Order: sequence, then structure tokens, then C-alpha cells
Amino acid sequence: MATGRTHRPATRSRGIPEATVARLPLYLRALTALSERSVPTVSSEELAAAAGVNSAKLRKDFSYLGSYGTRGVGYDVEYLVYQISRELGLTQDWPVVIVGIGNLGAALANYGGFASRGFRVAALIDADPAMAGKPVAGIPVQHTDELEKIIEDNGVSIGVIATPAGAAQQVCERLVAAGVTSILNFAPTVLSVPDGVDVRKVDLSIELQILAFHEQRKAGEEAAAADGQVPPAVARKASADKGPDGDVPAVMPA
Amino acid sequence: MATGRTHRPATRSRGIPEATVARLPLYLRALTALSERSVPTVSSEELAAAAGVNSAKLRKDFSYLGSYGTRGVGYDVEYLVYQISRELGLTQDWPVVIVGIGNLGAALANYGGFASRGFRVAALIDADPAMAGKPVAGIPVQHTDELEKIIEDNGVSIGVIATPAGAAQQVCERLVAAGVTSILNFAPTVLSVPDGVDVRKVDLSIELQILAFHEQRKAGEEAAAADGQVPPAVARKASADKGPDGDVPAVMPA
DNA sequence: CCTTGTGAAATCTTTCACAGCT
DNA sequence: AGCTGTGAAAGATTTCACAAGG
Repeated sequence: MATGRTHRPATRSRGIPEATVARLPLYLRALTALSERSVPTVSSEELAAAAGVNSAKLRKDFSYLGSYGTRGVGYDVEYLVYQISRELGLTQDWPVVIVGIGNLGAALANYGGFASRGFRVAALIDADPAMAGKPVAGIPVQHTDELEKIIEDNGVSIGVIATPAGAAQQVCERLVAAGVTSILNFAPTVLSVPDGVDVRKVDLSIELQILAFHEQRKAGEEAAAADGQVPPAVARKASADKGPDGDVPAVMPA
Repeated sequence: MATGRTHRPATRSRGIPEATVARLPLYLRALTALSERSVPTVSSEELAAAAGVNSAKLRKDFSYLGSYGTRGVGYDVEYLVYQISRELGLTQDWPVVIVGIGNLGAALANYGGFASRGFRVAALIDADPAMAGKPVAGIPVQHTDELEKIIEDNGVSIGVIATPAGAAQQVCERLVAAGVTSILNFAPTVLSVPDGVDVRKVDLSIELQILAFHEQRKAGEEAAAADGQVPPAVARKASADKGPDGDVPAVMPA
């Protein structure tokens, strides 16, 4: 196995922080909306509000891409759309396969935003022979047997796994063996992949549990507030970020 | 009323870092699997591997919950399951409503992992009158007109938005006005919410764009590697770490 | 005036490495 | 001997605040 014990040599050439990368799509979406309304320029303050972040963060983020703004004026919308698209690699076509065409897989196949920006559903794959040939979202489902051939023929490097948890690791391994190097995993399981393969996961159950944690915390604070004289709900603020406070009274609800 | 009354006393008693909270569900899932196999205890090393994190991080995470392990032995699986469940607020019942019963909403309603752990789909809501009364996943869809009543009657504090982007903000406002304080948003839009309301978002398009960024970067490095003398099999290097919401399942070679 | 771009400070997160307990 | 729990170091991210430039 790989002996690359050396912690990442850190190719710092194009080092855009991961946190920044994760926000670029957000900015891009906001900018696209502005572009559709033919807004020519936008300030960091305005754009940040539209994207649900604060303006200092946005400016810092953009500073990693280069100096694309004009002091005293703001950013040229069209130009920024182009620069961010290029940075994200959206100026090229990304064929994607979806494996597992159950409820969720079908929903993903039907999701419009998929095709919108550089991504193209190259194939739908399912293990159920009864599904084979059936069109979903206008694309005929193919059997898992064809997986390797489909990946190769279409030059697919991004795979979406929407299978049951039990099948996910095996599907993952076949995708990777066939040449896929980026995986979006909707199955509620941890995937093991070789070095060099990126995995991102989307997990409903985890998100709900995180919300439950904060919900519980709020309930506890409320109870504590009833005791003291903490002012009731305050200012209305637009915020896309998660709860700021991390402070829970040691009150145990038995 | 005092204006400067500090919202948070300097007491750091129970402040679990957000990054830790986001990993607790992962640990819980791994522990549940161990529990089902009747494994009595587990070491931080084993559990970390199962959860796809490193053991130092796991031990640090657990240290915020308390000292639940035994030196020289490891952690008692059942006990940890209980402690983490309690910490996450999963020992209580969380009624949830799903708004927007299209492809995605239906997929979510059918998702088993939903009901499994403390969450219960209290109602499905859709704006289409034609949907009303139709059962999805065994639950009859109700019309949006009923939204406020449903929230109130069921004491719902967590809402899932699976509507088209255009409807999401309005639905969000109605949910919040009716008493919902945690929202899981699947619509590709930034939600504005009052202070004290938590929003988490799940966005296919954003995840794909982040993958595309790394995919593009890999392609660039490959080209650069071809210039040098890195053997093809090992030429790929990982960015390894993910952003705020993501983790990379690490592969632990023997 | 205006708003960007950015060093520096503050804060949060991960990792290291080992003392301390079983 | 083995493994946890944790200070302290290292690293990443956010925020501040202001100089620089339109």
C-alpha cells in the first residue's frame, strides 16, 4: 500500500482555503441571480447579504482568487461570474452517473439544478434488473453490470451514490476502480476510498441530529431564562450560518 | 432593562464545539452498529476508524462530553450510545414536518433513517390541492393552508423544506411564525430567519461544484506530475480535508 | 466621499505527545 | 502493558480595522 507517510507536501501554489471553496458556489448563485436581473455591479456588502455571509469574509474569500473588484465601486457581476465559474471548473462539462435509482436517485435525476451548471447526467444505474430500460427523468436506467463500461465510455469522473447503505461501499469501489475520483455519497455510511479520491456526503439523519442538539439547547436556555431576567427574542437578522452560541447550562432533563 | 447585560456568562461549562457536535451523529451511528453486533467495548482507535476520523480527534471530542471511557480498556458501547443520544437530544421525540412533496419530499418521507432515531414525520405538506389526501409513505399529504394548525397541534419545532427555491423563503417564514425554530433546507436558496432559528442546508448543486473544483485541481496536478517523474499510480494526491460540514473517511492501511 | 484588499488579531479546530489511570 | 484524557502546539478560519485607490 501507499507509504506516503509524509503529511501532505502541501502544494501551495493555488492554495484556496477549503472553507472559501465551499462558499464559492454560494457566491456564484447570488451573482447569477444578479446577472439575470442585469445588475452590472455589486458591492461586497450587497453580495454578502445575498449569499448569507458577512462582507469581510466575502472580501477575504475573493482576495484568494485575485483582485477582481474596483475600490469605491464594487465587483463587476459578469466578470465575477466568469472568474468563479472558471475557478470552480464549471466552464467544462462534467458527466455524472447516479447509482441507485430508488426514490432518492430518481429525485436527484429529476433535479433541474443538476444540468444547469456544467453537470450532465450521463447515466442512471441500478442493480434491479426490472428497472433496466425504464426511463427516469428521460434517461433509461442501465443495469449495474454496465457500470464499468459506462464510466469508461463517458469519461465519468464524478459519481453519485444513492443506494441503500449496505451497497454503498461496494458500488464505491467499483466506481473508483473504473476511474471515478470524486464521489457524492447519499448513503448513510462512511466510505473508504484510496488516497486521491474525494468524497463528500449528504446525510439527512446527521443534519437532523445536529438540529436536535441545538433545539434541545434552546429549550434548556429558555428554562434558564425563565429563572433570570434575560430579555426575550431580539433583533431580526438574516443569517445563513449555524447557531453561534455554544453554551449549555448543566441542566439535565432527567 | 439593562442594555449591556452580557448574553453569555464567561462560564464555559458545557460548551461543546460545533465541529464536535457535527461528528457526534457519526460516532453514534458507528456505535449503534457495534451495539447491534453485541460488541461490549471499543477503543478510540477502532471507533475512530469506523467513523472515519482519527483517534485523537475522537478522544478530544468525547472529552467535551465527560470522561466516559476506561483507561487501558476503551469505551463501553451501550453507555456511550446512551450518553451521545442524550447529548444530541435523541432521547426525546422530535415531530418533523416536510413541506413540498415533490420527488425529493417524497424520497425524504420514504427515507427510513428518518423515523429510526427520535424523529417522527408528523405531517407532509404541499401547496398543490391535487396532492391533498394522497398518501405518501403511508402519510396523507395535507394542504399548505393547514400548515400553522399542523405545527401547533403537533408541537413541531423542526421543519424540512423541500419546495422549489421560489417558495422556500415564504414557507420558511410561515414555519417560523408558527413556532418552528430549526429548519433543514433542501431548496437551493439562502433563507433569512430571525435570531434564534437554526438553519442547515443540503444542496446537491453546491456539493457537486466543490467536487468539480477538486477534480479540476487533480487534473492540473496530473499534468504537472507528467512533467516530473512521479509514478502514475501514486501521482494523485488528496486534499484530504473537507470543509465545515464534510469529513473525509480516512483509509487506514494496515 | 466611496469600497476594496489585506495585514494582524482573535477565535476555532486539529494534532501531538505524554501523564495518569486501569 | 494498554488506552484514555488533556495541556500545549500547530494550523485553519474568521473578524477587525484601516491603508490604498477609485
